[in-house]
Amino acid sequence: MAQEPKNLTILIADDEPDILEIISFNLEAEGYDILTATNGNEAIEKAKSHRPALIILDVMMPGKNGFEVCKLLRINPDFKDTIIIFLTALNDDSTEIKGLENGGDDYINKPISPKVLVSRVNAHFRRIIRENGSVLQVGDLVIDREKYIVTSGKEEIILARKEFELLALLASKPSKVFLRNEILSNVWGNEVIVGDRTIDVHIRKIRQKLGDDYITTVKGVGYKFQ
Amino acid sequence: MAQEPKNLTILIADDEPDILEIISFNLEAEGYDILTATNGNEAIEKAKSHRPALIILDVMMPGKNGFEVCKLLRINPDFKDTIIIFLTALNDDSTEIKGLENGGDDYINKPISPKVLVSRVNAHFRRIIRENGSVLQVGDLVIDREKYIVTSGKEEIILARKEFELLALLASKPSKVFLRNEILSNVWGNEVIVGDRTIDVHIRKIRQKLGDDYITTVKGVGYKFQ
DNA sequence: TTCAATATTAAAAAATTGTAAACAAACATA
DNA sequence: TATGTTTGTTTACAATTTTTTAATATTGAA
Repeated sequence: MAQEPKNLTILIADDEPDILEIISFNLEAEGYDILTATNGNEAIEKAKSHRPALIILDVMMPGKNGFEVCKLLRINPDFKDTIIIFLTALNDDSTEIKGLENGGDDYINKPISPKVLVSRVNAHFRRIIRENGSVLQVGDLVIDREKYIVTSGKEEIILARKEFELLALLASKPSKVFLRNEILSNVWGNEVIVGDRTIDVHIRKIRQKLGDDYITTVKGVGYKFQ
Repeated sequence: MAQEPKNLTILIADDEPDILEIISFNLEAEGYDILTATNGNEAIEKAKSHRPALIILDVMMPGKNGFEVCKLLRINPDFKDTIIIFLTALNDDSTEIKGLENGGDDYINKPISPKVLVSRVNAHFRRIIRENGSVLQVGDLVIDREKYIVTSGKEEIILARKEFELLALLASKPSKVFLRNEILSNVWGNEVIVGDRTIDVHIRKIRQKLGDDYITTVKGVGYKFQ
């Protein structure tokens, strides 16, 4: 059971300390980083400040209930990739349906087996890994994010770290236009401040190595791959 | 309950004809296209030939069981985005865990309320739409905000940023008349001050590229789409 | 018909990106 | 440690595209 750290954060919101503890314990043992909240407003706050990958929400909580928390978070596009699981003792179909219709990704009834909960959480993350596998293949380009290698046909192309990360970001969603802001926060991080032309220069270096056809400029907006 | 077609195909595999029928009926009423199979091998065949977006698998079936079907499909990267839901009367935790660990995205116990099943299926698709951003489709025009692409039929139309945003605004509520003020505050923002003719010029450029039929002038009021 | 509102056009202005070169920092090697 | 090499960033300017303005023509509702 002692697991390697996964570097994935889960926020658990429930007003019953016992539940909070048992779930925390089990998910921690699985290698997740855990945050907790005991009411709706605290959950929203911690969600915004820590950006967890998954949130487990009790439906009945003081202040804002789980459904309200979910709705408020879903309005913000920053949480569009966040998995939200409802957890509740309200064991009837119409509540479950309401939860799923309010933007929940899963709904689990109490009392719950910790093993099943862990298993469901794992399944959600497995899906994400499955969908964005570490090897990206677009046309004759193969981008291996684990090995940091890009090959075109049989030829291996050497990219420096920033070049690679920039390419990998753009290639992670082909055709999607990445705004300069998005590129900066993903490749450089939110604290780092770099000059205006830095992105352009890196784009140019990638184009020099791969050819001009892969990355398209959308003037005034950003760059896209393919 | 009578729904518009969603152009999403669901494959249902179960050896009990009654179950097959009740699930098919409910999902069809929701607007999904339904395929059925009564054993594991048939399920694999139909999955490969029709590429459904979601597969509901009974665990206990003649020939290959649901877990085996799932494992075989998951080997093939073509099915990495396919949602697989297990459905079974084997109502114990260890089977559920096994199902999720074998590549299932969800696990539902029989007997099941058709409404809950439909709701879970919808939730999976809603998540995909949420993550991939949705496209605006009006007549033969497709406006993809994320990709910054407008297509008319098969032809891609290149629009500059302001043109794109203006069109996207008008198309977001077809036949609503947008006042010049509304257009200014949405596309230009409230601080920016631009001359009176700026909007007209942009409208004209869009008309040049799309044709005169999409945007109508309502003299003295504003512009509307379609 | 009148006349303010809109269309159209061309040209100016502004914004954005491309590029080369210089520099600094990190890394590798002898 | 000294030296050379690679990587990352900045700067300055050119090239390009987008956006706005301004000037004139046309439209359509009162």
